[in-house]
Amino acid sequence: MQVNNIGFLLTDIKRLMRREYLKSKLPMTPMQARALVYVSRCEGIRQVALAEMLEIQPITLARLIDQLALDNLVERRPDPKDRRAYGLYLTPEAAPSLKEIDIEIERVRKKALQGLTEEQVEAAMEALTLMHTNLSTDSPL
Amino acid sequence: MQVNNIGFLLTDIKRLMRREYLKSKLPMTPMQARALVYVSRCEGIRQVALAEMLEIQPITLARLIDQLALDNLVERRPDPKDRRAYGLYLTPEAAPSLKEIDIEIERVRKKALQGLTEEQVEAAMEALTLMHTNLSTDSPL
DNA sequence: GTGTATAGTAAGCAATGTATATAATAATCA
DNA sequence: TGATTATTATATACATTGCTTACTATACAC
Repeated sequence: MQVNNIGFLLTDIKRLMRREYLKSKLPMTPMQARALVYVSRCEGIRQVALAEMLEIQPITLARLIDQLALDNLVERRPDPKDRRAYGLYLTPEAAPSLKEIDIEIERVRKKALQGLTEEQVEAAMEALTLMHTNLSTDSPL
Repeated sequence: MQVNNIGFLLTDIKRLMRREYLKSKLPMTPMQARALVYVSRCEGIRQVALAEMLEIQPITLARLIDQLALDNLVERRPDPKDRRAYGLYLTPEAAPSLKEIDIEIERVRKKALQGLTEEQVEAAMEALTLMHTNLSTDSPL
């Protein structure tokens, strides 16, 4: 029941990073920005696949894509081989937004990691990646 | 613009830990549980002070306390020296809940940290604590 | 062909957080 | 003292992220 709990710490950092991001006044929310980044890395991906990558429900992703489509940053193109499915593609307008997001992510990252050595960052990433894996698997415990 | 971003990773882990916690079917939400734990560690604390510890707005905390008070786990006692303020205290009924929360936190922690060495956990805690400090201070950058 | 699985969406809701405003009280200072 | 300012808690209204459940349309498998 210590207050210096790793879950509490993670929760706080996540909130603080979001707060920091919001100072940027970028028009897209953090998760929208993230979805946009992922689309740019996997153009043509289907919504189910992207939802799985982000580990959120398809409907949750659908809403993010709705917004990005409304803002004319992402386009749903019908899949020629499966009439149920869409491929997600960037619009030409997406490029500047992606650049701004990139800069903003880097700014927040720098602020968060100020004063940490490269080794410390590496160690943290390694530990966090393991935690992610542990929590993703549906083992008991 | 890498997808293996520390912010993304933190976001995911936090979501996965929440999901894991929710499997417990404990009647209080994660933040309610956390607030209860903090009250147990600082009985008599005022709401502003607790909100500051949790780094959330006073109104956000007020709602958490409302719920805990409704569930008869926390009591607002008028501060004898300041008629605007309340001290937060556990009710007698809180003890069993705290025990359950403790067990649940430990379960999630174990699942998340499975396979990590003590050194890895230490390193992660150290890095995360530094990040927390960096993000809490209102420096520019 | 019939039954089952999959892709996407709709509706409705919950948790967490915010900004802004207000009431009551306390503290400061002229 | 009395006026101004600050602090404590709360009300209202809202946004974001996430969920469950249910539905339509299409694909696949037997």
